[in-house]
Amino acid sequence: MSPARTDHDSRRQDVSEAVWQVLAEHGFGGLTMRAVAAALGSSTGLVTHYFAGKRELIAHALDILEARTAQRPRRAAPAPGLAALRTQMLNILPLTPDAAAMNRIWVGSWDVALSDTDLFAAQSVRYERLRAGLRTSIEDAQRLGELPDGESGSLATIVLSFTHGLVVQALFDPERLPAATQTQLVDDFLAALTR
Amino acid sequence: MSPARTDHDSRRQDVSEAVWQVLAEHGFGGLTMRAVAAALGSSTGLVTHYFAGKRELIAHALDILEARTAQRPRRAAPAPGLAALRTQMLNILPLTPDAAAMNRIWVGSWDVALSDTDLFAAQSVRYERLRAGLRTSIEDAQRLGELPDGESGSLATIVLSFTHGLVVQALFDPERLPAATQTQLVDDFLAALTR
DNA sequence: CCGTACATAACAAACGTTTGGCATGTACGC
DNA sequence: GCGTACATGCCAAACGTTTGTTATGTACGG
Repeated sequence: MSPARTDHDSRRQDVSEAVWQVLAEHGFGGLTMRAVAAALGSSTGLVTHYFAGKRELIAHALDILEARTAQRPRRAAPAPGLAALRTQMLNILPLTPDAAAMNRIWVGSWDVALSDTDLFAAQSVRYERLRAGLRTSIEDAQRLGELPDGESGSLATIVLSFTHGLVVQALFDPERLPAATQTQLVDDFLAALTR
Repeated sequence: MSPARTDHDSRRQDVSEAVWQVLAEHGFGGLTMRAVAAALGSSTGLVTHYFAGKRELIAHALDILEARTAQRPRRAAPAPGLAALRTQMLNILPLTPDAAAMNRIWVGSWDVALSDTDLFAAQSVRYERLRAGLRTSIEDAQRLGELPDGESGSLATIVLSFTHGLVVQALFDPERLPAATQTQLVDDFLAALTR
């Protein structure tokens, strides 16, 4: 039980970073052990030392994805309810280059997730969690009279649908949908819901 | 230029079918020459005989995607305006197994499209076309007083965002979002827009 | 014959994974 | 305090497999 001479978690984080870098540049189709090792400037042995195999590597990549989504430099919710919901939506959208990279990876993960049972289940759970977060704000807003009553679950699905769909469009047409335009569309969308 | 003993175009179509089958089952990450040959029950030699390489194969796969999207069994628009818009949205959603397979492939293509300049451009154009179609119905609806006035382009983006986001959620949680529920969500969404 | 249609099979490259080994640290009986 | 024991970090190399591609061979209609 001797402690490591190097910080295991820290090194593992470095590998994560390399994985992130490869994904941002070449997508899941270009994610290979060797590419990660090259991005890290190390051998493939190092990579397998921290992640048993490619499967674990991919799973971990999706974990990072979720963690970064949750821990991103987000604007604080100015107030509970509708304002918080708006903030949550803006926190998902590719409004900055970093956020764009993250979303690019997220969208790319769908191909592999749809073909792998385990990843598929994990992805479903992630969506569930996302929806639950939105739902809380929606119910707050309904209680405050900012949103009309109605099944909050359905509304959460609608809001998440709109947001994710906007993510995809923004990724494929960044010039037509810069940050300001995305924000405007969110406000238009929310205005339609409140009417 | 002697006529073949077998119909060239017909055989090529068979290969296309095999490509489709592989994509539906294993996604773009699982699209290989050998997988296509296996699905076709032939050798890889046959595949390369009709498609020079993997690149051509992928490009052709996206062509099929677009062709099938255009020629899919769609409901006729019951009336111009809002009803037509609703129909267009329903025609995109994975309401049937075939439509689900198509959307699954489409979503899967985004990973490769985001990493390839040519495919990226092609995808952008496709979105533009989709939006233009929605926009026509939206402007009709506005003229008929079924939708409030406003920039039809923005509205088209919002509608397409919602629709595509719903596609993704439905693919990852088909039990929670069966055809009837998807339709209901579309109606809820449209009701919010008309209010 | 000749060109098309395809199978067979080889090929190098790239892949994920495993292994052997060397270094370097801690742990502990002495 | 010191030497043995053992765990960890990591590399280099090799493994067997799968990949895309290409070469060669056979069958056959025109």
